[in-house]
Amino acid sequence: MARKESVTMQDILENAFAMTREEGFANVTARKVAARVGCSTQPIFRVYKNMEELWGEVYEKAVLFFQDYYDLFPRTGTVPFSNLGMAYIAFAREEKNLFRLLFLSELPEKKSLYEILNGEKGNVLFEINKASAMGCSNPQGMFMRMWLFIHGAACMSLTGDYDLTDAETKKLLEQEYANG
Amino acid sequence: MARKESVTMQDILENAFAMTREEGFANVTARKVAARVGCSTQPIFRVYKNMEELWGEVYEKAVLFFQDYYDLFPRTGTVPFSNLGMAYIAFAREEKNLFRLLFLSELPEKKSLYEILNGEKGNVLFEINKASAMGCSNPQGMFMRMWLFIHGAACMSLTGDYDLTDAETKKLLEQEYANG
DNA sequence: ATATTACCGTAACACTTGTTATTCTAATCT
DNA sequence: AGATTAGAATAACAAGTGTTACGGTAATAT
Repeated sequence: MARKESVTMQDILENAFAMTREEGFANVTARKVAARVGCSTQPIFRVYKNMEELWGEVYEKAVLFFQDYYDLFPRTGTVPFSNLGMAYIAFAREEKNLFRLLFLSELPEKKSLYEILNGEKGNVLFEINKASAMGCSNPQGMFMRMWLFIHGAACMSLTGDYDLTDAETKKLLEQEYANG
Repeated sequence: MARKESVTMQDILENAFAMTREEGFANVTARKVAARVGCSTQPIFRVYKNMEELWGEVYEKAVLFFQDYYDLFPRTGTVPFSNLGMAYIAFAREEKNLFRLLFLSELPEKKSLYEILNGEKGNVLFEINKASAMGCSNPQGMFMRMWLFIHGAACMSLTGDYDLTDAETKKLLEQEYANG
């Protein structure tokens, strides 16, 4: 009765996401995605109402990607917020295009930094509780202070103005926590 | 013998720069600049070889603008790096588009953060010397630590994730310096 | 086997970009 | 006043964008 689809939603979304990682969000155009998938632009508009819808999905996928990245990141930090910070800074270094999209873009659908960081699992709250349990008197304030520091290091690595290795990051964050 | 020019280089550059401030660097296109100046695109290409050349001039003007901004910023800070930091964070808050262009873009002609900050007058070195004179044992390390913090606050205000007033900034920077 | 019909490629539309060729305009020298 | 000529406006080209109309293709129900 009908023809079978040869280009799936997965094909499109995965390629669009890979292009975002490799070439940046701005390069995710209908024709470029189609070329990478190996089809015309038509299947894109069968699956998605328009490009904005696809872009939205790419953004959502990037959020999940970051959260998975954090889940899988080795937990070598010894002080509260250092695991979160090391992962975040490494993510900025290794996934510059995704970092820009998630944490520096101006999309209307953009989630807040806290929303992404804390996620489903309450990663931030977990660290705040840890700080509290370790005797930190103002864990929220500590998070804020640490996070300015962490975000600064991450954004600095984007432009190549300051690139930290994981080991340097670790040391710096532990010092910073101790100073608080 | 010849006709007098009615559209000057100044007209073009000033409008292109104002557009960068108000609407962002990406909106500086030949037609949009022309529309704002009130002429056709022709005079632009008489004055500038191509748009890249104009963009380069806009960038240079932005560098000078930031340095003037810092020169004129009230010096209310009490610890080394706090005047620089307060100005930088205020600049990010007040001039988001220029901040993005100067400190987060990926232009080939982009100057390093240090190059812009230190400038002709050696602003960074001046602060480092001040720290040294005030008994700081590792002023370079202190600068680096303070700057991660400052850059973090600035970049955070861009996305609206964390907006500091000048007074809050001042307090935070003084605490941060004391902690070092 | 054939009719049906969702899927996909081709091609086009309307718009934006940088850039350039052409034509008109106006200021100055004679 | 009229010729000269640089400046500017108009219009176009080529390339890129999102999106859509159309027509062929292929998989399935009959």
